[in-house]
Amino acid sequence: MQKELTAIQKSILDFLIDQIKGKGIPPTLADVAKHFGYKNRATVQQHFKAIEKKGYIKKSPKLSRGIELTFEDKFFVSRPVLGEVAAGNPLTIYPDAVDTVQLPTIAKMPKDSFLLRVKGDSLKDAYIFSGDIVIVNPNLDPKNGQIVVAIFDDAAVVKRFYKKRNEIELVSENPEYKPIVIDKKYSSFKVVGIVVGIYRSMNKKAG
Amino acid sequence: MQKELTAIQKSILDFLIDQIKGKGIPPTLADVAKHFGYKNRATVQQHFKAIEKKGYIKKSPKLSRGIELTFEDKFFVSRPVLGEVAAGNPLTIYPDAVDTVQLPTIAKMPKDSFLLRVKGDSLKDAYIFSGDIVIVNPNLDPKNGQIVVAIFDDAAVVKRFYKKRNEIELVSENPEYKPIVIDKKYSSFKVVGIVVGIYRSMNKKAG
DNA sequence: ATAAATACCATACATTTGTATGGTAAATGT
DNA sequence: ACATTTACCATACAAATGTATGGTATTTAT
Repeated sequence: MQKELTAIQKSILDFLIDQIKGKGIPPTLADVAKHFGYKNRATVQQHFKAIEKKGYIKKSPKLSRGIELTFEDKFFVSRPVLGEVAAGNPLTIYPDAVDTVQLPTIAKMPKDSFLLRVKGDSLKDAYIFSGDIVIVNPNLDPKNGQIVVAIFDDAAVVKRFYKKRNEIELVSENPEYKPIVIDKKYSSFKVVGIVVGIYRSMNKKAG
Repeated sequence: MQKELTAIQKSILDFLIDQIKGKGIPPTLADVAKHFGYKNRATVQQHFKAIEKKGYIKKSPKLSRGIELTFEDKFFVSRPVLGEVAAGNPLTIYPDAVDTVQLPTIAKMPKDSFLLRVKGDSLKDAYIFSGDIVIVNPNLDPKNGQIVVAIFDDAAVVKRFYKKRNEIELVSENPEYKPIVIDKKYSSFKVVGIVVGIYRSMNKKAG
């Protein structure tokens, strides 16, 4: 369907994505020209035309910054989903798997919150299912019973958090999965954040 | 910290949020003026100045559409919940907004959609539970198997929709509730909209 | 009672912005 | 080999845009 972009067109599209996702507003022709060192807006103008022709963006004529990403709608829109996280067995977070958009690692993200897509069904009884998007706030201290995202050994899980004397227990609601017990001294373990909400799109399942 | 906005300033800020979150790009002065019926961009200009002074937005001088929201984490938008709707037995929709929720912006609520809070557990098997917020789009035609909000006799339900010869069947996933069968000629029945997504806050339950 | 803030209007102006047109050179396709 | 696409340049222009300034009337503080 969609033709391949040339390397330069790709880099311009990447810049567009970066600006729209990161800065919040699309750049002007002049912005792009400046960024790539073009002495002329017309150059950018023609690149836009080419990229639009290949179906990657949509321009609103005469409208300043009137650039929309067309492929974006297939995914979850305004914010990038950082990766997938297991509710059952641990699963590696792979940043680029979920969204075509850049690769923000957790470290790079804004302090506020980020999104992860849940895989696995160990939280079935907490009403969180595979495919759901969980909204994670990394700036809250976990309390017993809360659902948290935790990383250990470069894998991530979503489970209920219980702090005990010398250890931390991560419990699934699903009895098929046994609790994970972590000694407090175990250094490669870290609570990434607390799940503050979930979102589920109904688009795909219906039918 | 932040001074109170006047009613008009608030409505302008709401419009800004709506545009930025919904359309993706901030409006121009002219856009705002047009929307509010102002004959002049300068009016908007002064409102922006006032809103910025109170700390709710940040403007980039000389930059078209150079408006940033300074307050919230960008993941949530405040949206009114129009009422409660039964997933089990019918329940009245309240005319006024009963509540507001912080909706995650990934939900990308179309302008024409609205929110309802679900009561009852007849959709348990569709993973929709009492207390969940459903996002309803009234401008889509229901297809068989989709979850819809329907009104009949001034009450509303959330159920799966099946169209048959001369009747429409509204089915719960929960076998405790029997399907509702409506004759097509029955006039006081209407499909309000299609459930396009659900959102659930985890704040209350955790502890 | 007086000052300040609010909520509009109008006009004017320099920039910014998108667009159109024409040109050159290299790479690519057929 | 010839046409097309790609990748830049330059100039020109109308419309969009942000900003500045000045004015009027109402509401809200002090």
